This record gives sequence, structure tokens and C-alpha cells, in this order.
Amino acid sequence: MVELDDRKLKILQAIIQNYLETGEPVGSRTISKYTDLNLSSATIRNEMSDLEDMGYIIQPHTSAGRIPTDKGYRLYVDLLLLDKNKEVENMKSILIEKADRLESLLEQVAKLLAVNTNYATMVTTPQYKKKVKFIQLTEIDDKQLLAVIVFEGNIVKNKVIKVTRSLSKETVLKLNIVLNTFLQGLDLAEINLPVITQMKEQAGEDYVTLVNDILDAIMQAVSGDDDFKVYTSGATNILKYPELSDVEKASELIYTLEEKKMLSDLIHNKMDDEETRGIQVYIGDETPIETMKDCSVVTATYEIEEGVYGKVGIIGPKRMDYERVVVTLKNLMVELDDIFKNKT
Amino acid sequence: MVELDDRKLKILQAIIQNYLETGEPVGSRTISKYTDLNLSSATIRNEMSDLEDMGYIIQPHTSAGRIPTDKGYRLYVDLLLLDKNKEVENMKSILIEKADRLESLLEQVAKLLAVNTNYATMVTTPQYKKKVKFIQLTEIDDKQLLAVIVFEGNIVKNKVIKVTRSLSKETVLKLNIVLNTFLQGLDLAEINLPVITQMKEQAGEDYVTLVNDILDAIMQAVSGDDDFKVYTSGATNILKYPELSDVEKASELIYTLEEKKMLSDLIHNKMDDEETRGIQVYIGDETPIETMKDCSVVTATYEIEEGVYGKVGIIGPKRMDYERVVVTLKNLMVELDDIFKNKT
DNA sequence: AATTAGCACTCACTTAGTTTGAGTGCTAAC
DNA sequence: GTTAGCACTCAAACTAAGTGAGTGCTAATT
Repeated sequence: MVELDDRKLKILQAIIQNYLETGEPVGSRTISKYTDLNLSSATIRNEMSDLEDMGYIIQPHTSAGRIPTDKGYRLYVDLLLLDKNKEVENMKSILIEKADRLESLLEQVAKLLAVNTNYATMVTTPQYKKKVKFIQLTEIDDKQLLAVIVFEGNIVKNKVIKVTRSLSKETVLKLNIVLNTFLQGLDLAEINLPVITQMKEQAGEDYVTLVNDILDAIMQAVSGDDDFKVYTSGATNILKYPELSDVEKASELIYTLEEKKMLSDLIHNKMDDEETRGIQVYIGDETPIETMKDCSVVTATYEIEEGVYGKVGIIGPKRMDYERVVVTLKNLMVELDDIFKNKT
Repeated sequence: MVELDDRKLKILQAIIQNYLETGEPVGSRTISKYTDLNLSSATIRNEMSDLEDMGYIIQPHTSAGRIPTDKGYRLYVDLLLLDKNKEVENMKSILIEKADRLESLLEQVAKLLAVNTNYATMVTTPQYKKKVKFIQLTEIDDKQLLAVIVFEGNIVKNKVIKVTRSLSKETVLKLNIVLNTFLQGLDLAEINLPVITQMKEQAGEDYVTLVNDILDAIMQAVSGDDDFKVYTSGATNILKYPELSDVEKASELIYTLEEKKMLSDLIHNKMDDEETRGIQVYIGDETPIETMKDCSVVTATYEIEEGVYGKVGIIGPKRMDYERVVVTLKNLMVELDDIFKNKT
């Protein structure tokens, strides 16, 4: 049995498109008039009945129209990805102005996307390579040192370290040299016990605690948690879609967006999976986040430079305008690429 | 006419307290049973009628009980501020663990407060004194310098500066000395044209652009916008209160919380006003934020050190449990004080 | 003079019944 | 294979009656 003939496909598409617009179950008569197929509602009904059997659409209750199932959406999305290149967004100009710092740039991206799409959005900070470029210790005053750690990709971390006794200029210089000799070019995994003990030896017994503190600081700067951020925007857009806006669901959803940790699941889970590099569409249950089972999520990956990735995601109702969202994201990725290339 | 005799006051208090709990209009019979005044509902009715004339309570519709007006709440709050010292919150221990960085500490505070109070919360980063403690330029590579600027209060800002040509070690050293000699101890207002021109002279003609870039970086680091942040949490708590949870209102409110800029009005407006240093209660229309006219906001000011202030705010329905909120905030302020004192 | 009991009245809320209309599935005719 | 016609279903909108918490007023009680 050939799963879907051309006519069924056209009908399915019409159903989905109509449903995307209205959010209401769509009936046979609507389709009969809506399409250029010139079929009576009765015929459509027969076809719809077939489509329901195949699991692409469903009736929310007897004597209601049909709405697409997750499977239906999935087919629609898969068939859709031959993009008609829509009007180019003019985000770019706005973005560049604000692009003085990566973080505020990303925040802006989230905001702009939310405003433009009318969905909720999220943007993660990039997962950068955690390779130490250099370390610089400076005295702030008698009791405090400032450790500046620069990682590959010019990500800079600061940490104030308390010391019990004042250190001489020479000591600080020496420590700087030791730290850099040992740690430069290493990533987190390579800073292992042998390196550490050797380094401590070099530094001299008196400074073991200090070296420990500095290593702690590096660890802290590096351990993703502290530093992996998720910006969200447009949470309230969710309330615009009746199927999500009852207090129960909306509450859960907005909470998930607020409690950003959960969102990182969506990304971390599959971060290294080659497949998820492009544009990824999760429909309903397909998302790894339980509370979003009534939504769809579209994610895209941006790349700041080789090996430094972040994600952009759009969260909306299952009947989100996939075409527009996918195209918008694709354009955005191109623009971000431009920005990062011209910047670095 | 003596505005309020003792009995009226007791009745008003009873009405408000009951309303705080239930969120429902409260009737005369309830009060008659609830209080130890031993008055019949009829008497209460008479008194309530008086209270309504005086503007402390109001009927949402004929033949409904009464609810407090803003004026009623205001009286209640003003009379309440002789705190019964409630159980000390155990936030402190949790806080200290997480207090490795000020920003994440403040985020945690917002979160904890939200969880404990069941209201929406906000915490602003402190407005620190913008006085330069020292500046450190370091080469990252041929084309990039890293400027680390430490301000009074150990706030550290980084900025990567691009240079067109490679600089020698000596040049960097010299620039460091010049920058520090001229800028140390100055705050933003004091970095004026004379200082700048003098500094440029000292640096030598070749480095005018570079000095400009560095000054720009400082400006950027200092100019509040970039750096004044507001953390919010518990936005979804708003949905727990029926009087705020209809889509219209909730949407506006949560949006206000998300769009943090508006919140800063609440604080900036009156930041320097001596009065607002303590605990501040805004009821309904009293808040400077239009969208919060159906809420009450309680704010408190924390102090990291002399002259470095930030605000903590709790946003809830007008019938929020003022007593608890005020006490919680007071305790929190004490705890934050402790943390900051032990840290600095 | 203050308090209270009693009573008629109001009005949001609930419940149950009714109507409406969009939509279906089936059958028989084209 | 397609379509017209018809009986049937069911959510949603409307209606009507009933309920009860609450009020304001008046007359009796303390």
C-alpha cells in the first residue's frame, strides 16, 4: 500500500495549513472550498477518514473537525524543508549595533527573535573550548589577588583570590611564570594530578595553598555550570495561543523557561551529535523536556569559530508556522556567521 | 471626627487578614464569628458601612462582602510595621555556599525568595562606585590586547581591544604605567578632557588611537546600562493568584518582569532618595510601574559596602502577606549584610 | 443610645435543560 | 470513483430556575 497518494497529501497539507492559522479543528467543508481540488465535502470526508486511520490527523471528539497529530506535523515539516526564501530579515543591522559584547548580543538575538516570531525563544551561550591561553595574576591589595584567565577564543574569566599574607612583587611574577609554563595550552582534561604536583613543587612549598586556590578558580571558571547561560525571551507569547494558555500549562511552560537549567537539557543532551548541527525540529513528545510535550521546538546551531557552538531555539505551539520559523532561523544563522567572521 | 476608633480598627484588620488568606470578599457574619469582639453581624454591618464610607473597604458589587481598598491596605501596612520577629529563615546557609560570585549570589537570592514567599521577586545588581582602582593591559596576541579594569569594590571588567599593529613588551608596560598614573582613583566624572589630553601627550602620538580605545572600553564598562542587571524569579507565582491570573493581566505582568528594563524604573526613580533606603511598600497605584497597578511591591535595599547599594523587590497581589514579606526581607537584609561583611 | 433580631432584597454562581450548528458516517444515486 | 442527502453526534452558547451569601433597613431589646 502506497502510504500517501498525491491527493491525500494535498488534503493533509490543506488541513494543517488551515489549522496553523486558526487553531480550530478543520472540517471537510472548509477543505472542499479552500483547495483547488474541486472535490465535494463528502469525498474529502472519505479521504479524511483514511488519513485518520493512517494516524496523520485525529478528531478531538466525535463530530468535530480534524487536527493534525504529531505524525502529521512531522510529515508536513519533512516535506516543507525546501525553503522558499522569504524576505530577508533586517535583524542584522540592529544586531551589529548592539554587538559590543557577545552576551548582550545573544540576549538581543533572543529578544528580536521573540518579537519577530511571536513565539518564545532561547539562546545559549557558546560552549567554548576550554583551553587555557594564558593566566595573569595581579595584586589588588595586600589581601587579594586577581586572577585573569584567558581561554582559547578570547573568553576571559576573572576571579578574586584571597591570600592570608601579602606577597612580594617577585613572588607574583614567579607564580605567573610557573602557572603559564605549566598550564598554557592545556584544557581541563589535561590538567591532571602529575601536572599539578609538578607545578606545586616548582612554586615552592609556601605557595601550595595559593596554587590550589588558583586551580580552583580555573576549575570554577571552566566548569560549565557557572558559565553556561541560557537567555530566554518572549515567554508571554505562549499566552497568545489558546491551546497553551490555560493557567496549568502556561504556568509549567513559563516556569521551564524561567528555570533555565532545564532548557540546557534540550541542548546538552545532543550537543555533540553531528545530526543536530543543522536545524532541528522537535514535535510534541519528541522534545526531551517533559513539560513541553504540547509544544514544538525548533533549534539551530550557530558557530562562533571552529569548535565553538551555541544553540538558538524557538518554542511555540505544535501549530507553529514551521516554514517561517525555519526560514527565519536559517537567515539568522547566516547573519550571525557574518557578524562573527567580521569580528574575529 | 476621630477617624477610626479602636473597634473599627479591629474590624478592618480582621477583614484584611481574612481577605489575605482567602482572596474572597469577606462578609459581616464571618467577622462576627471570627473575632473576639462578640458583636452580631448586624453591628458589624453597620461598622462596615462606616468603613466603606471612609474609603477603607469596598464592595465589588452589591450584596457581596467587602474587600480592602488601597487606602485600607496602606493603613494596615503602616500599622503593622512593629514586627513580631518570625522564625529566622535558613536561607543564609544556602546562600553562603553559592556565594562565589556576586552575580550568581544575587540570582540565588531572587530564586530563594521566590520559592519561600510564593511571589515574584527581583534583585538588582548594586550600583557600585565607579572609581578606577587599577588598569592592566596585557597582550593576548599580535592583534589583540586585553584590558582588565578593576574598580573600587573589586568589580572587574574585561575588554578585548583590537590593535592594528603589534606592540612591543616595553610599549605595553609604558602604557600600563601611563594609564594607571592618570586614571587611578578617578571616577567617571573626573575623567575629563584635560586629563585625557594630558594622558595622550604622555603616551605619545603613536598611541592616541589606542588610548582612545581604552577609554572607550572604560566608558563602556562603566556606563550603567551595560552592567546594571535585574534578576527576576518566580514570575509564574503570579498565576497562583486568581485576581492576577487572567490571561490579560498575567501576560502584562510577566512581560514586565521579563523585560527587565522597566523594572529598573522602580528602583532608579528613587534610588537616591534617602527615604527609600529601608523597606518600602508600594500598594496598587503607588508603584511607578503602570502595569503593576493591580499588585503590591515591597522593596528593600542592601548594602555591600559604603555607597554600594542594590535593591530586592517582591511583587505580589495586593492581598500579599505584608507582615511575612516585610519580616522576610528584613531578615534577608541582615543576612546579606553578614555575608558581605565577612567577605570584604 | 447602642446593639441585635428579623426580614425583604440583591446578585453572582450553580445546575439543568434547550437550542444551535458545524461536523461526521453511511447509503443510495449519478 | 464521486456526490447528494440525511440521520446522528456533540461542544458551545443560551436560558431559566434555584441557591445562598451578603446587604440595608426597621423595630424590638438592653
